[in-house]
Amino acid sequence: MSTRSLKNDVSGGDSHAWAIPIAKENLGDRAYLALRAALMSGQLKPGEKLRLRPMSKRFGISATPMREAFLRMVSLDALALDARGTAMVPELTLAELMEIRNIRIDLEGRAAAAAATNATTAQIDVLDEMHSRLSRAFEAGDHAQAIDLNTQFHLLLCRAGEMPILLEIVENLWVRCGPLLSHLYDGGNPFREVHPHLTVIEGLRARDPEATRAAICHDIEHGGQGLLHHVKNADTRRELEE
Amino acid sequence: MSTRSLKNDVSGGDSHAWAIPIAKENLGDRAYLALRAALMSGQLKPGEKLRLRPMSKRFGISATPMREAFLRMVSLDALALDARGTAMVPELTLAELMEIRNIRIDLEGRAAAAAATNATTAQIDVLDEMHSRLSRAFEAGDHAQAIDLNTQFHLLLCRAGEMPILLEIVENLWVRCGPLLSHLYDGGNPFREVHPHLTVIEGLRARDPEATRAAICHDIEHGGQGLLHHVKNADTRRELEE
DNA sequence: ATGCGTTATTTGTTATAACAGTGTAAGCCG
DNA sequence: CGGCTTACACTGTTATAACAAATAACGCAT
Repeated sequence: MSTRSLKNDVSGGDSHAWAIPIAKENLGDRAYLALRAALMSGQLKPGEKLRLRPMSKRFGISATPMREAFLRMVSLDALALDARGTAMVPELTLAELMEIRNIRIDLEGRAAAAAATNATTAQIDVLDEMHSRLSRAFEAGDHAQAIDLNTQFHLLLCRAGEMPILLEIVENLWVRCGPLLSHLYDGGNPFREVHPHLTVIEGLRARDPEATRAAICHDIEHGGQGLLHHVKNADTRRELEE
Repeated sequence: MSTRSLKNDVSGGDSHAWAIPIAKENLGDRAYLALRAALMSGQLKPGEKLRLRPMSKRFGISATPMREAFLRMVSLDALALDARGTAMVPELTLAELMEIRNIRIDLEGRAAAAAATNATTAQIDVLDEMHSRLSRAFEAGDHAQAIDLNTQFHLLLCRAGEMPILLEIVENLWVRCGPLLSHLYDGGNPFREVHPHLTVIEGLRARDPEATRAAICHDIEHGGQGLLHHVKNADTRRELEE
């Protein structure tokens, strides 16, 4: 998702349809995407400070586009600014995390229901295989990859709902949670019975919107307990420090 | 809502609680807020181009903070960039408008239900008076003010739900719709029976979350028909031009 | 009058320098 | 050795200049 629209509106019977405009990405765009990826993959820890000039040097760009990227992250609340203006990875509170969970229940639920109608069987197959890999990674103790695959699963399901605005909102919520996701499985596998993802796939195959929605909502509601416990501990620890 | 956190964490029994830190707003922040207000109050029309240097001259600032403000709006999809990189007010398609409506049903619905539990009677009174003024403005033919009061009503209701993350998402959706809102009452008053806002207020007073949610959802679903018709016409007109 | 080529202006982009703070560390005096 | 002051280094912020690309304007030739 780049900033630029790059409408290649080659309308009608254009015999030069192969002449796709070259995507010229801004330095700011690239830095933004790199930051976003770093956040989503858990390479930035809550509370970590990102200084303007040092970071721009690491990227090999000047301060202006670097600042651009920071401010874009800030306006999505994926980064915050301290009193001095220094960018830092925000520490989610318990209240914020639960609010995000509730919003995700609404939005991912709606997307899942839409996906039950829209999704191609190819997409469903990809989701299916994705969960298989997630399951295997988890069993093998590779939590990092399991976490990544879980994120992919949710976002791909949303994408299948074909609601681009909703998708972007949900993606941003996931970015905000990125720095915490490494603790997703802190309490082990939260699902003793059948994994909700499997119920989701069943629902999709049956083209049953309500079953699909219910399944993903159940997953969201009960799957994030590792996060909740971790943040609850962090919250109380912070209170004690005061 | 400024960028800076300005953590005023005067904790415990601070006798100097009156010493609020002076809000030193950035030039970029100010430009951003001005753009946002202009968008929300319908002073910018869809398709309108906002050029960097001319606009920065009007604001009396240099290009750097002006660009900052533009890019922040872009990352909220409240502005778009054309192939050249020029900022412009996006033209919402019918599909986008309906998607926004559906998301608002979910989120404003949730906020309204929470408000039924949380809202103070003072807040409910403000909402009540706000709708009275809206009603009078509409009867008097002052559609511009009626539209503004309608926006205020929805956002205040959301605010009463005490879900800050949700509130920000909803606010951004409203900003995106700002340039269209002038057509809200193009088809006249869409409510022949009792206005849903009144049902909302009843629900709040009765502390009934489900009734409140149902009322605001009904309002969202049926209140935006003027917008839908207008965009539908604009869409077909655009198709004909191709 | 119309189409084409050239120039001039304006566009967004990026780097850099100047600025005003703020924190930090060193140095000096007691 | 401890506390104060002074310098220095580094912070974000903003304006400006240089750049390349794209549009607009103009003049010329047909």
